[in-house]
Amino acid sequence: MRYDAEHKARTRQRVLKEAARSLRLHGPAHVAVADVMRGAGLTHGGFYAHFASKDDLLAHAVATMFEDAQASFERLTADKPPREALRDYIASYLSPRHCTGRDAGCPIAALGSDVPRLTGATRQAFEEGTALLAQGIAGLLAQLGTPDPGEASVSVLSELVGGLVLARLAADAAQAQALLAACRTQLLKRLQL
Amino acid sequence: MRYDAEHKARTRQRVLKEAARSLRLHGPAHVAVADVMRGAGLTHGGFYAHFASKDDLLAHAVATMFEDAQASFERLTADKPPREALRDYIASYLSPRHCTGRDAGCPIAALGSDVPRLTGATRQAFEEGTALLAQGIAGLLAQLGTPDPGEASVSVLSELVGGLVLARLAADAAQAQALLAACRTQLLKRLQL
DNA sequence: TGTACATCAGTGAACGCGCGTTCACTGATGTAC
DNA sequence: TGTACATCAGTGAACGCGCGTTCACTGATGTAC
Repeated sequence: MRYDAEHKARTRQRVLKEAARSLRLHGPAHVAVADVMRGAGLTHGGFYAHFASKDDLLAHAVATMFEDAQASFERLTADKPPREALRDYIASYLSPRHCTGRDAGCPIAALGSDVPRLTGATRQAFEEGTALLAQGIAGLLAQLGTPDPGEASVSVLSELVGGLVLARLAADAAQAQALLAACRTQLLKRLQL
Repeated sequence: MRYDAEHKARTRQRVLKEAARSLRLHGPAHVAVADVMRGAGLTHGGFYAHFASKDDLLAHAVATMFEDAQASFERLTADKPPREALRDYIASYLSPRHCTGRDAGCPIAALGSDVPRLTGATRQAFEEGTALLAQGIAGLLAQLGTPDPGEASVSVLSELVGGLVLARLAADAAQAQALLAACRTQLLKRLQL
């Protein structure tokens, strides 16, 4: 077929995007190479022209997910006073939209309990991405004058992640909404936002 | 072989215990029927004398896990003033031991992000178990005179679950310890314990 | 300018392994007579 | 009391499916001459 120079890179991105979607939705064990390729408009045989193995795909998919998460953090917080930035990030993280849209959003909430079972590059991508998110929150807290912003940021991130996980396992939508609202209220109160 | 009347029930409990262990450690997708049976000292063929399917096993294993979690909550909080009870539960939940011992402990931290992918009885067992745990915490908060204990309890449970998940995905033990300590400190502070 | 060849992303059949599930069988012991 | 039969938890071989991985092939287009 002979495509132009960037064709392969574009295809790879398409596969990665679909893999990230499938990974959040179905978890590492149920991401099927053939399904991902089909989702990207290809057949499974071509997979190994782009990735060395399913593990290799997962590692890069996790990195992609954290790039998205970081971009989302920037988009919600850049060029805003820290109080407003943090309020907006919390509101977005604990929003019904984030709770319902399981094929997008925070990788930690989507895959958190699978991480201890991951190894190598996939696991490392997770560690690094998480640390970066915590740093982002710590930066906002520091600007707000919070004492020990590093400590406070992991506590805040814990409640965000835990709150979203609990909301997603609630019995019905009403309970999920109530749970998200409870965490939002408590976070705003304890951070005096 | 013809065993006594309770033999089968005992064997079933042994299989369930091993399944719960494997489930926390490896996740629903990687629990292998043959491995669980071997762990219980049996061969895989006998499995269907005890359970209708792997799904059936998982549902009962989840129920078992939450019975353990509830028992652990009772053990840590019964016959104590509410302040001490809550302090002890938080200290135990966010302890290095709980963080390291992934084959035991809280099912929500071990499987939280897998729950949205579960269905039927397994999922329901999760919902009910989680609600019961939240109620337990709410009861202690009510005794402490916390305003809106129901709201506060899900917020606390969120930070507990999120904190343990984040600690388990930390890059090394020192970081995990620091993260657990941060959540403990912040929780005690915001609950004025 | 035209022709033969090289390239390489993508195709689809095939392989092999892991694992859930089935099934004929075992053998110790309880029960009927 | 002794004997024949029934019971049933547990065994281990076998089946079949899903899925990761391999591989020979395709065919459009770039390149060498």
